[in-house]
Amino acid sequence: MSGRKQFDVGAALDQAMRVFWQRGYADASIDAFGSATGLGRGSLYGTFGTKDALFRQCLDRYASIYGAQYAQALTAHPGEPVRAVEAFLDVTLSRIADPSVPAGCLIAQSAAQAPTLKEEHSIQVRALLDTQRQRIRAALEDSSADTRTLDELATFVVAVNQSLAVLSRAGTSDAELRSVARLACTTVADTLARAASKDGTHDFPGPSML
Amino acid sequence: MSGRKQFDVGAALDQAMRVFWQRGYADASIDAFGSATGLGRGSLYGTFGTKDALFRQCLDRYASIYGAQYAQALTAHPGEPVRAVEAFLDVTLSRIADPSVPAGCLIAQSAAQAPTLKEEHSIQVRALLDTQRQRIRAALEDSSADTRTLDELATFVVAVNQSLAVLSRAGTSDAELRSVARLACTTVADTLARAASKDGTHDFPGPSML
DNA sequence: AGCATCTTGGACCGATCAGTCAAAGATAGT
DNA sequence: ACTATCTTTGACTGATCGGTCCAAGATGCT
Repeated sequence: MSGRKQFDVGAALDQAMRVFWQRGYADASIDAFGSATGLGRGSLYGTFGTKDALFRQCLDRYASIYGAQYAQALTAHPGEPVRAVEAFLDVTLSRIADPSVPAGCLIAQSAAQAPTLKEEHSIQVRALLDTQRQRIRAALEDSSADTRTLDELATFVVAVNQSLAVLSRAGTSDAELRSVARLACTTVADTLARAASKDGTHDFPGPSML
Repeated sequence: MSGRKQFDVGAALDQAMRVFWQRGYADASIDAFGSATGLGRGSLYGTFGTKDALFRQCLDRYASIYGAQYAQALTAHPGEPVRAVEAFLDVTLSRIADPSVPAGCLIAQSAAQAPTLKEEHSIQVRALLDTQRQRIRAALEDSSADTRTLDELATFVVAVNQSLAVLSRAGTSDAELRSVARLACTTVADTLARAASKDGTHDFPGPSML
Protein backbone atom coordinates (compact mmCIF):
# COMPACT_ATOMS: atom_id res chain seq x y z
CA MET A 1 0.00 0.00 0.00
CA SER A 2 1.35 3.41 -0.89
CA GLY A 3 1.74 5.84 -3.77
CA ARG A 4 1.49 8.88 -1.52
CA LYS A 5 2.73 9.14 2.01
CA GLN A 6 0.39 7.39 4.41
CA PHE A 7 1.35 9.34 7.51
CA ASP A 8 1.93 12.81 8.88
CA VAL A 9 5.64 13.56 8.71
CA GLY A 10 5.49 16.17 11.45
CA ALA A 11 3.63 13.89 13.83
CA ALA A 12 6.10 11.10 13.14
CA LEU A 13 8.99 13.46 13.82
CA ASP A 14 7.34 14.43 17.09
CA GLN A 15 7.18 10.81 18.14
CA ALA A 16 10.76 10.17 17.09
CA MET A 17 11.82 13.23 19.07
CA ARG A 18 10.11 11.84 22.14
CA VAL A 19 12.00 8.58 21.75
CA PHE A 20 15.38 10.34 21.65
CA TRP A 21 14.20 12.54 24.48
CA GLN A 22 13.14 9.66 26.67
CA ARG A 23 15.87 7.15 25.88
CA GLY A 24 18.84 9.15 24.65
CA TYR A 25 20.67 8.62 21.38
CA ALA A 26 22.34 5.30 22.15
CA ASP A 27 19.25 3.61 23.57
CA ALA A 28 16.96 4.80 20.81
CA SER A 29 16.78 1.92 18.35
CA ILE A 30 15.29 2.09 14.89
CA ASP A 31 12.74 -0.48 16.02
CA ALA A 32 11.77 1.87 18.85
CA PHE A 33 11.06 4.57 16.29
CA GLY A 34 9.04 2.05 14.33
CA SER A 35 6.94 1.21 17.36
CA ALA A 36 6.50 4.85 18.34
CA THR A 37 5.50 6.03 14.89
CA GLY A 38 3.90 2.88 13.52
CA LEU A 39 6.17 3.10 10.51
CA GLY A 40 8.33 0.47 8.86
CA ARG A 41 12.02 0.90 8.21
CA GLY A 42 11.44 1.80 4.58
CA SER A 43 9.25 4.73 5.53
CA LEU A 44 11.57 5.90 8.26
CA TYR A 45 14.71 5.79 6.15
CA GLY A 46 12.91 7.09 3.10
CA THR A 47 11.59 10.09 5.00
CA PHE A 48 14.27 10.97 7.51
CA GLY A 49 17.42 9.23 6.36
CA THR A 50 19.83 7.63 8.79
CA LYS A 51 19.57 7.70 12.58
CA ASP A 52 22.06 10.56 12.63
CA ALA A 53 20.00 12.62 10.23
CA LEU A 54 16.86 11.84 12.21
CA PHE A 55 18.56 12.93 15.39
CA ARG A 56 19.59 16.21 13.82
CA GLN A 57 16.03 16.84 12.69
CA CYS A 58 14.72 15.99 16.15
CA LEU A 59 17.13 18.44 17.76
CA ASP A 60 15.98 21.05 15.25
CA ARG A 61 12.36 20.36 15.99
CA TYR A 62 12.89 20.41 19.73
CA ALA A 63 14.74 23.71 19.45
CA SER A 64 12.01 25.08 17.27
CA ILE A 65 9.15 24.09 19.55
CA TYR A 66 10.64 24.96 22.91
CA GLY A 67 12.95 27.66 21.65
CA ALA A 68 9.84 29.53 20.63
CA GLN A 69 8.26 29.00 24.04
CA TYR A 70 11.40 30.15 25.80
CA ALA A 71 11.73 33.20 23.57
CA GLN A 72 8.13 34.12 24.16
CA ALA A 73 8.46 33.73 27.91
CA LEU A 74 11.57 35.90 27.96
CA THR A 75 10.07 38.70 25.90
CA ALA A 76 6.68 38.66 27.60
CA HIS A 77 7.94 40.82 30.44
CA PRO A 78 10.00 43.63 28.92
CA GLY A 79 11.81 45.70 31.50
CA GLU A 80 11.23 43.03 34.15
CA PRO A 81 14.20 40.72 33.87
CA VAL A 82 13.34 38.72 36.97
CA ARG A 83 9.84 38.06 35.72
CA ALA A 84 11.31 37.07 32.38
CA VAL A 85 13.60 34.53 34.01
CA GLU A 86 10.72 33.26 36.09
CA ALA A 87 8.63 32.75 32.97
CA PHE A 88 11.58 31.14 31.24
CA LEU A 89 12.10 28.55 33.95
CA ASP A 90 8.37 28.01 34.13
CA VAL A 91 8.41 26.78 30.55
CA THR A 92 10.72 23.99 31.66
CA LEU A 93 8.77 23.28 34.82
CA SER A 94 5.50 23.06 32.93
CA ARG A 95 7.02 20.76 30.36
CA ILE A 96 8.41 18.51 33.06
CA ALA A 97 5.03 18.41 34.75
CA ASP A 98 3.32 17.58 31.46
CA PRO A 99 2.70 13.82 31.42
CA SER A 100 2.16 13.77 27.66
CA VAL A 101 5.85 14.36 27.12
CA PRO A 102 8.96 12.74 28.63
CA ALA A 103 10.57 14.24 31.70
CA GLY A 104 13.90 15.93 31.40
CA CYS A 105 15.07 17.77 28.33
CA LEU A 106 16.40 16.54 25.01
CA ILE A 107 19.20 19.08 25.10
CA ALA A 108 20.28 18.19 28.62
CA GLN A 109 20.07 14.53 27.73
CA SER A 110 22.20 15.09 24.65
CA ALA A 111 24.68 17.31 26.45
CA ALA A 112 25.23 14.62 29.06
CA GLN A 113 25.99 12.14 26.29
CA ALA A 114 28.04 14.57 24.25
CA PRO A 115 31.27 12.51 24.42
CA THR A 116 29.61 9.60 22.63
CA LEU A 117 27.81 11.73 20.05
CA LYS A 118 29.16 12.62 16.65
CA GLU A 119 30.95 15.95 16.56
CA GLU A 120 28.18 17.34 14.41
CA HIS A 121 25.60 16.68 17.10
CA SER A 122 27.74 17.98 19.94
CA ILE A 123 28.21 21.19 18.02
CA GLN A 124 24.48 21.45 17.45
CA VAL A 125 23.77 20.96 21.15
CA ARG A 126 26.32 23.58 22.10
CA ALA A 127 24.81 25.98 19.63
CA LEU A 128 21.34 25.47 21.07
CA LEU A 129 22.58 26.08 24.60
CA ASP A 130 24.38 29.17 23.43
CA THR A 131 21.28 30.49 21.72
CA GLN A 132 19.38 29.97 24.93
CA ARG A 133 22.06 31.79 26.87
CA GLN A 134 21.99 34.72 24.48
CA ARG A 135 18.23 34.98 24.71
CA ILE A 136 18.37 35.10 28.47
CA ARG A 137 21.19 37.58 28.30
CA ALA A 138 19.08 39.79 26.05
CA ALA A 139 16.18 39.65 28.48
CA LEU A 140 18.49 40.76 31.28
CA GLU A 141 19.88 43.62 29.28
CA ASP A 142 17.19 46.02 30.41
CA SER A 143 18.88 46.18 33.76
CA SER A 144 21.83 48.36 34.59
CA ALA A 145 24.25 45.60 35.49
CA ASP A 146 27.62 45.39 33.83
CA THR A 147 28.35 43.10 30.90
CA ARG A 148 30.20 40.57 32.97
CA THR A 149 27.39 40.23 35.47
CA LEU A 150 24.84 39.81 32.73
CA ASP A 151 26.91 37.11 31.07
CA GLU A 152 27.34 35.24 34.31
CA LEU A 153 23.67 35.49 35.21
CA ALA A 154 22.65 34.22 31.80
CA THR A 155 24.92 31.21 32.15
CA PHE A 156 23.59 30.70 35.65
CA VAL A 157 20.01 30.56 34.42
CA VAL A 158 20.96 28.13 31.67
CA ALA A 159 22.66 25.98 34.30
CA VAL A 160 19.67 25.96 36.63
CA ASN A 161 17.43 25.17 33.72
CA GLN A 162 19.54 22.12 32.86
CA SER A 163 19.58 21.05 36.47
CA LEU A 164 15.79 20.93 36.53
CA ALA A 165 15.88 18.46 33.68
CA VAL A 166 18.45 16.23 35.34
CA LEU A 167 16.77 16.21 38.74
CA SER A 168 13.38 15.51 37.22
CA ARG A 169 14.88 12.35 35.79
CA ALA A 170 15.92 11.32 39.26
CA GLY A 171 12.37 11.63 40.48
CA THR A 172 12.62 15.01 42.18
CA SER A 173 9.11 16.34 42.82
CA ASP A 174 7.59 19.25 41.00
CA ALA A 175 7.44 21.22 44.24
CA GLU A 176 11.15 20.79 44.84
CA LEU A 177 11.99 21.75 41.28
CA ARG A 178 9.87 24.87 41.65
CA SER A 179 11.70 25.84 44.80
CA VAL A 180 14.98 25.50 42.93
CA ALA A 181 13.65 27.79 40.21
CA ARG A 182 12.39 30.26 42.79
CA LEU A 183 15.77 30.44 44.48
CA ALA A 184 17.44 31.01 41.14
CA CYS A 185 15.07 33.89 40.51
CA THR A 186 15.97 35.51 43.79
CA THR A 187 19.61 35.19 42.82
CA VAL A 188 18.93 37.03 39.60
CA ALA A 189 16.95 39.67 41.45
CA ASP A 190 19.55 40.16 44.16
CA THR A 191 22.46 40.22 41.76
CA LEU A 192 20.80 42.75 39.51
CA ALA A 193 19.83 44.86 42.52
CA ARG A 194 23.38 44.79 43.81
CA ALA A 195 24.75 45.75 40.42
CA ALA A 196 22.25 48.59 40.18
CA SER A 197 23.08 49.99 43.60
CA LYS A 198 26.77 49.66 42.92
CA ASP A 199 26.79 51.81 39.82
CA GLY A 200 24.33 54.32 41.20
CA THR A 201 21.47 53.37 38.92
CA HIS A 202 18.10 52.13 40.16
CA ASP A 203 15.32 50.03 38.77
CA PHE A 204 13.12 53.09 38.33
CA PRO A 205 14.26 56.57 37.28
CA GLY A 206 16.11 58.43 39.99
CA PRO A 207 19.24 60.49 40.62
CA SER A 208 21.75 59.62 37.95
CA MET A 209 25.50 59.89 37.97
CA LEU A 210 25.65 63.26 36.27
CA MET B 1 48.71 -17.88 32.76
CA SER B 2 46.90 -17.56 36.05
CA GLY B 3 46.45 -19.26 39.41
CA ARG B 4 46.24 -16.00 41.31
CA LYS B 5 44.70 -12.79 40.04
CA GLN B 6 47.04 -11.03 37.65
CA PHE B 7 45.65 -7.54 38.18
CA ASP B 8 44.60 -5.05 40.82
CA VAL B 9 40.84 -5.34 41.28
CA GLY B 10 40.49 -1.83 42.63
CA ALA B 11 42.43 -0.30 39.75
CA ALA B 12 40.35 -2.25 37.26
CA LEU B 13 37.16 -1.05 38.94
CA ASP B 14 38.46 2.51 38.69
CA GLN B 15 38.97 2.10 34.98
CA ALA B 16 35.56 0.53 34.52
CA MET B 17 34.02 3.39 36.48
CA ARG B 18 35.66 5.85 34.14
CA VAL B 19 34.17 4.05 31.15
CA PHE B 20 30.63 4.27 32.56
CA TRP B 21 31.36 7.84 33.57
CA GLN B 22 32.56 8.87 30.16
CA ARG B 23 30.19 6.90 27.95
CA GLY B 24 27.12 6.18 30.04
CA TYR B 25 25.60 2.78 30.68
CA ALA B 26 24.25 2.06 27.22
CA ASP B 27 27.40 3.05 25.34
CA ALA B 28 29.73 1.22 27.67
CA SER B 29 30.43 -2.12 26.00
CA ILE B 30 32.15 -5.06 27.62
CA ASP B 31 34.87 -4.72 25.02
CA ALA B 32 35.36 -1.12 26.14
CA PHE B 33 35.96 -2.37 29.67
CA GLY B 34 38.37 -4.90 28.28
CA SER B 35 40.34 -2.21 26.48
CA ALA B 36 40.28 0.12 29.48
CA THR B 37 41.40 -2.50 31.97
CA GLY B 38 43.44 -4.77 29.74
CA LEU B 39 41.37 -7.70 30.92
CA GLY B 40 39.63 -10.45 28.99
CA ARG B 41 35.97 -11.27 29.35
CA GLY B 42 36.63 -14.18 31.65
CA SER B 43 38.47 -11.99 34.13
CA LEU B 44 35.84 -9.29 33.98
CA TYR B 45 32.89 -11.64 34.45
CA GLY B 46 34.75 -13.75 36.98
CA THR B 47 35.60 -10.73 39.09
CA PHE B 48 32.67 -8.37 38.71
CA GLY B 49 29.82 -10.44 37.32
CA THR B 50 27.44 -9.06 34.73
CA LYS B 51 27.42 -5.53 33.35
CA ASP B 52 24.63 -4.67 35.76
CA ALA B 53 26.61 -5.87 38.73
CA LEU B 54 29.67 -4.00 37.50
CA PHE B 55 27.63 -0.85 37.14
CA ARG B 56 26.36 -1.14 40.68
CA GLN B 57 29.91 -1.55 41.95
CA CYS B 58 31.06 1.44 39.94
CA LEU B 59 28.28 3.60 41.38
CA ASP B 60 29.31 2.41 44.83
CA ARG B 61 32.93 3.23 44.18
CA TYR B 62 32.12 6.61 42.73
CA ALA B 63 29.95 7.41 45.73
CA SER B 64 32.66 6.22 48.05
CA ILE B 65 35.44 8.26 46.47
CA TYR B 66 33.63 11.51 45.85
CA GLY B 67 31.14 11.13 48.65
CA ALA B 68 34.09 11.24 51.00
CA GLN B 69 35.45 14.34 49.29
CA TYR B 70 32.08 16.05 49.44
CA ALA B 71 31.59 15.13 53.07
CA GLN B 72 35.02 16.42 53.96
CA ALA B 73 34.45 19.69 52.11
CA LEU B 74 31.12 20.21 53.86
CA THR B 75 32.46 19.55 57.34
CA ALA B 76 35.69 21.48 56.90
CA HIS B 77 33.98 24.77 57.68
CA PRO B 78 31.76 24.21 60.71
CA GLY B 79 29.53 27.16 61.47
CA GLU B 80 30.21 28.64 58.04
CA PRO B 81 27.52 27.19 55.78
CA VAL B 82 28.39 29.36 52.81
CA ARG B 83 32.02 28.34 52.96
CA ALA B 84 30.92 24.75 53.23
CA VAL B 85 28.80 25.02 50.09
CA GLU B 86 31.66 26.78 48.34
CA ALA B 87 34.01 23.95 49.24
CA PHE B 88 31.39 21.41 48.21
CA LEU B 89 30.97 22.86 44.74
CA ASP B 90 34.71 23.23 44.46
CA VAL B 91 35.08 19.46 44.72
CA THR B 92 33.01 19.17 41.56
CA LEU B 93 34.80 22.02 39.81
CA SER B 94 38.20 20.55 40.58
CA ARG B 95 37.14 17.15 39.36
CA ILE B 96 35.82 18.62 36.14
CA ALA B 97 39.06 20.52 35.65
CA ASP B 98 41.09 17.37 36.29
CA PRO B 99 42.11 15.97 32.90
CA SER B 100 42.94 12.56 34.34
CA VAL B 101 39.24 11.89 34.83
CA PRO B 102 36.23 12.31 32.52
CA ALA B 103 34.25 15.53 32.60
CA GLY B 104 30.78 15.51 34.01
CA CYS B 105 29.63 13.27 36.81
CA LEU B 106 28.70 9.61 36.87
CA ILE B 107 25.64 10.35 38.96
CA ALA B 108 24.40 13.13 36.70
CA GLN B 109 25.09 10.94 33.70
CA SER B 110 23.13 8.10 35.25
CA ALA B 111 20.30 10.32 36.42
CA ALA B 112 19.86 11.63 32.88
CA GLN B 113 19.58 8.06 31.62
CA ALA B 114 17.43 6.88 34.50
CA PRO B 115 14.45 5.91 32.32
CA THR B 116 16.55 3.35 30.46
CA LEU B 117 18.27 1.98 33.53
CA LYS B 118 17.08 -0.95 35.58
CA GLU B 119 14.95 0.03 38.54
CA GLU B 120 17.70 -1.11 40.87
CA HIS B 121 20.13 1.39 39.41
CA SER B 122 17.66 4.26 39.34
CA ILE B 123 16.98 3.66 43.00
CA GLN B 124 20.68 3.64 43.73
CA VAL B 125 21.19 6.93 41.90
CA ARG B 126 18.30 8.51 43.75
CA ALA B 127 19.72 7.32 47.02
CA LEU B 128 23.10 8.84 46.24
CA LEU B 129 21.56 12.18 45.34
CA ASP B 130 19.50 12.08 48.51
CA THR B 131 22.57 11.35 50.60
CA GLN B 132 24.26 14.31 49.02
CA ARG B 133 21.26 16.49 49.75
CA GLN B 134 21.18 15.41 53.36
CA ARG B 135 24.86 16.13 53.81
CA ILE B 136 24.43 19.62 52.43
CA ARG B 137 21.37 20.09 54.57
CA ALA B 138 23.40 19.11 57.63
CA ALA B 139 26.10 21.62 56.77
CA LEU B 140 23.47 24.36 56.51
CA GLU B 141 21.92 23.45 59.83
CA ASP B 142 24.26 25.71 61.79
CA SER B 143 22.31 28.66 60.49
CA SER B 144 19.09 29.93 61.95
CA ALA B 145 16.92 29.41 58.88
CA ASP B 146 13.74 27.42 59.12
CA THR B 147 13.49 23.80 58.11
CA ARG B 148 11.78 24.52 54.84
CA THR B 149 14.40 27.00 53.74
CA LEU B 150 17.18 24.61 54.62
CA ASP B 151 15.55 21.81 52.63
CA GLU B 152 15.09 24.05 49.63
CA LEU B 153 18.62 25.36 49.76
CA ALA B 154 20.04 21.87 50.01
CA THR B 155 18.08 20.78 46.95
CA PHE B 156 19.21 23.94 45.20
CA VAL B 157 22.86 23.17 45.83
CA VAL B 158 22.39 19.62 44.59
CA ALA B 159 20.76 21.03 41.48
CA VAL B 160 23.54 23.49 40.76
CA ASN B 161 26.07 20.77 41.34
CA GLN B 162 24.38 18.60 38.72
CA SER B 163 24.20 21.50 36.32
CA LEU B 164 27.97 21.92 36.47
CA ALA B 165 28.37 18.36 35.29
CA VAL B 166 25.94 18.77 32.41
CA LEU B 167 27.36 22.06 31.22
CA SER B 168 30.92 20.78 31.41
CA ARG B 169 29.87 18.09 28.95
CA ALA B 170 28.70 20.78 26.59
CA GLY B 171 32.10 22.40 26.65
CA THR B 172 31.35 25.22 29.07
CA SER B 173 34.62 26.69 30.30
CA ASP B 174 35.95 26.30 33.80
CA ALA B 175 35.64 30.05 34.36
CA GLU B 176 31.96 30.02 33.46
CA LEU B 177 31.30 27.03 35.67
CA ARG B 178 33.02 28.77 38.54
CA SER B 179 30.87 31.84 38.07
CA VAL B 180 27.78 29.62 38.25
CA ALA B 181 29.05 28.14 41.49
CA ARG B 182 29.83 31.60 42.85
CA LEU B 183 26.33 32.83 42.11
CA ALA B 184 24.88 29.76 43.80
CA CYS B 185 26.94 30.58 46.88
CA THR B 186 25.52 34.08 46.97
CA THR B 187 22.06 32.53 46.76
CA VAL B 188 22.83 30.48 49.83
CA ALA B 189 24.36 33.44 51.64
CA ASP B 190 21.51 35.82 50.83
CA THR B 191 18.80 33.30 51.63
CA LEU B 192 20.35 32.41 54.97
CA ALA B 193 20.84 36.09 55.77
CA ARG B 194 17.21 36.84 54.96
CA ALA B 195 16.02 33.94 57.05
CA ALA B 196 18.19 35.09 59.95
CA SER B 197 16.96 38.68 59.83
CA LYS B 198 13.38 37.52 59.50
CA ASP B 199 13.33 35.48 62.67
CA GLY B 200 15.41 37.93 64.64
CA THR B 201 18.49 35.76 64.90
CA HIS B 202 21.89 36.76 63.57
CA ASP B 203 24.95 34.95 62.43
CA PHE B 204 26.77 35.92 65.60
CA PRO B 205 25.27 36.23 69.09
CA GLY B 206 23.06 39.29 69.54
CA PRO B 207 19.72 40.42 70.95
CA SER B 208 17.40 37.45 70.95
CA MET B 209 13.63 37.31 70.82
CA LEU B 210 13.12 37.06 74.56
C1' DA C 1 -5.73 2.02 -19.70
C1' DG C 2 -0.92 1.98 -19.32
C1' DC C 3 3.28 3.43 -17.39
C1' DA C 4 6.61 5.78 -14.56
C1' DT C 5 7.10 6.99 -9.89
C1' DC C 6 6.66 6.69 -5.28
C1' DT C 7 5.68 4.35 -0.67
C1' DT C 8 5.46 0.49 2.20
C1' DG C 9 6.57 -3.70 4.87
C1' DG C 10 9.57 -6.98 5.80
C1' DA C 11 13.38 -9.94 4.64
C1' DC C 12 18.01 -9.61 4.84
C1' DC C 13 23.12 -8.14 5.82
C1' DG C 14 27.31 -7.55 8.46
C1' DA C 15 28.61 -5.68 12.80
C1' DT C 16 28.32 -5.56 17.53
C1' DC C 17 26.07 -6.50 21.75
C1' DA C 18 26.06 -9.18 26.58
C1' DG C 19 27.11 -13.32 28.27
C1' DT C 20 28.93 -18.41 28.29
C1' DC C 21 32.22 -21.90 28.06
C1' DA C 22 36.07 -24.88 27.57
C1' DA C 23 40.92 -25.50 27.07
C1' DA C 24 45.24 -24.32 28.92
C1' DG C 25 48.29 -22.48 32.21
C1' DA C 26 49.55 -21.11 36.96
C1' DT C 27 49.27 -21.63 41.89
C1' DA C 28 48.89 -23.63 46.70
C1' DG C 29 48.43 -27.41 49.79
C1' DT C 30 49.91 -31.75 50.72
C1' DA D 1 55.62 -34.02 42.59
C1' DC D 2 50.83 -34.58 42.34
C1' DT D 3 46.35 -32.73 42.30
C1' DA D 4 42.49 -29.79 43.17
C1' DT D 5 41.44 -25.17 42.34
C1' DC D 6 41.67 -20.99 40.33
C1' DT D 7 42.54 -17.47 36.43
C1' DT D 8 42.94 -16.24 31.81
C1' DT D 9 42.27 -16.22 26.92
C1' DG D 10 39.56 -16.25 23.15
C1' DA D 11 36.17 -18.69 20.53
C1' DC D 12 31.39 -19.07 20.51
C1' DT D 13 26.04 -18.14 20.94
C1' DG D 14 21.82 -15.90 20.23
C1' DA D 15 19.94 -11.39 20.23
C1' DT D 16 19.89 -6.90 18.56
C1' DC D 17 21.96 -3.14 16.31
C1' DG D 18 21.86 0.30 11.99
C1' DG D 19 21.21 0.14 7.35
C1' DT D 20 19.99 -1.82 2.58
C1' DC D 21 17.13 -3.84 -0.69
C1' DC D 22 13.29 -5.48 -3.16
C1' DA D 23 8.78 -7.12 -4.30
C1' DA D 24 4.20 -5.59 -3.99
C1' DG D 25 0.90 -2.20 -4.05
C1' DA D 26 -0.89 2.52 -4.65
C1' DT D 27 -0.95 6.85 -7.09
C1' DG D 28 -0.86 10.51 -10.82
C1' DC D 29 0.01 11.72 -15.49
C1' DT D 30 -0.77 11.08 -20.21
